[in-house]
Amino acid sequence: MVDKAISNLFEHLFKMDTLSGHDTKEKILNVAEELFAQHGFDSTSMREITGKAHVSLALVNYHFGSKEKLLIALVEKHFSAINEERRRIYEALRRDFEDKPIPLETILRATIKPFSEKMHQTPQKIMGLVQINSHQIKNNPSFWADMWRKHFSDITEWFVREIHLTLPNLSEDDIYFRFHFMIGCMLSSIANPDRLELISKDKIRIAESEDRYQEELIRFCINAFTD
Amino acid sequence: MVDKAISNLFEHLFKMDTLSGHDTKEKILNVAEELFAQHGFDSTSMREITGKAHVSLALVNYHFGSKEKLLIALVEKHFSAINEERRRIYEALRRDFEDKPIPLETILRATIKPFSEKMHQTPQKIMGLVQINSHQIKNNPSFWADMWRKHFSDITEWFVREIHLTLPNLSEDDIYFRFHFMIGCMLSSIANPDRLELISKDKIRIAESEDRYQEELIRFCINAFTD
DNA sequence: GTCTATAGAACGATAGAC
DNA sequence: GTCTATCGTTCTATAGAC
Repeated sequence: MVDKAISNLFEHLFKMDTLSGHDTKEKILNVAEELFAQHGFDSTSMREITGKAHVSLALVNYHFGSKEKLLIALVEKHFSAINEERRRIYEALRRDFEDKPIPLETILRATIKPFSEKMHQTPQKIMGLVQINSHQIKNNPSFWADMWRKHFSDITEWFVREIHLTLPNLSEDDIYFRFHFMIGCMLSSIANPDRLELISKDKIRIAESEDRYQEELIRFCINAFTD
Repeated sequence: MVDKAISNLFEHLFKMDTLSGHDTKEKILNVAEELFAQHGFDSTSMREITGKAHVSLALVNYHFGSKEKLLIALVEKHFSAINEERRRIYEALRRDFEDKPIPLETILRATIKPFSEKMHQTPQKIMGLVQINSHQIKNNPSFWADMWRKHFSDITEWFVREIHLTLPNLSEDDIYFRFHFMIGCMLSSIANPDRLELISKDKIRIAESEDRYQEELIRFCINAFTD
């Protein structure tokens, strides 16, 4: 027990003392995010990351253990941030609406906005991180299942419960299917926004329509839930 | 001219004579498709491909020129097959409906089915091929634009024109946005069907709901186009 | 057309000095 | 915590025999 306390104390002092170390870790994380999103996981070498971050090659392994664990740290960082904001909004909504159903649009907005806004903050295509091609992660069949359970179970439960309250005519299965397609829609919108410019023959420019893009996505999903 | 004729003749005899060669090319294509889809482009080595195809490493370069060109050949093969079927259906529909608008559901079914059925034929997740991480392809900014213009321009034009006829209240931009999100939906549904099992906590099993999966996707899109 | 053998480059990881 | 140097591996691509 005393050992534990002393160890904690040292850990604390240690952390206080090495904000510069923290900066390096953060810098690697930021550069890796940009490069992974741009080129994908496998096409991004640790030499690229550390080169662009102006730190030595060895520091990825020192701070994260491996290239793969760096990726996982990165993905989880974003999942946490997005879902924490959702939880915050969800709780406020339930409080505000007491026992009444929350309007569909409000539910969808609360779910989509924390995601697509976070994505605009980090202008890189974050989905390069989620559509991962790493062998080891793919060969661990429970990786995504574990990730899902850790970060998204409660979000899903809230969403399904609230949609059920708001749209009692939809069966449970209906809601599952539509939530699934809606997520696909969100992911793909963020991962490949350029396609809209191709489809519209450059009549719509993403850069000039950022707000509209989000609003159209929300409207698309509102419709999709409404028979 | 005579040269050309002779050359064509030789080419013909050559092809007749080397069905085994054709088999090898096809075999490489099939194995590559499976592995690219499973592990992604960068994580699949030519050694893996040629090993599993029981041919020598050098044959990929002989038949396709490079690993990258093999991928492009593969992607284009599928694009062609899917879109040829769409064109066939589209033409028949326009003929059948004379000058009348085609019902929304019929338009969407004609667009979605050739895609999602093709995907079930090749059980591999074909989207591993489309969400490509290759440096060279990504660094060629016009690669996807060229691909799009070559394979999807006419499909898009037909779709936009018909939707406009059927749903005259939608603006041109509205149609572009929704077609864009719909494609995202289709791609993501095929790329990550497992997510539905996670969402539903295994209450819905993909293997047992293949037809329903497609029908729910179509319904989702019908709704999405209907305000 | 198909093979073996290998060149040449890039990668992830780690040991060891500071 | 950060660095340099390097090990061992694996990759794509190609040369050359058959």
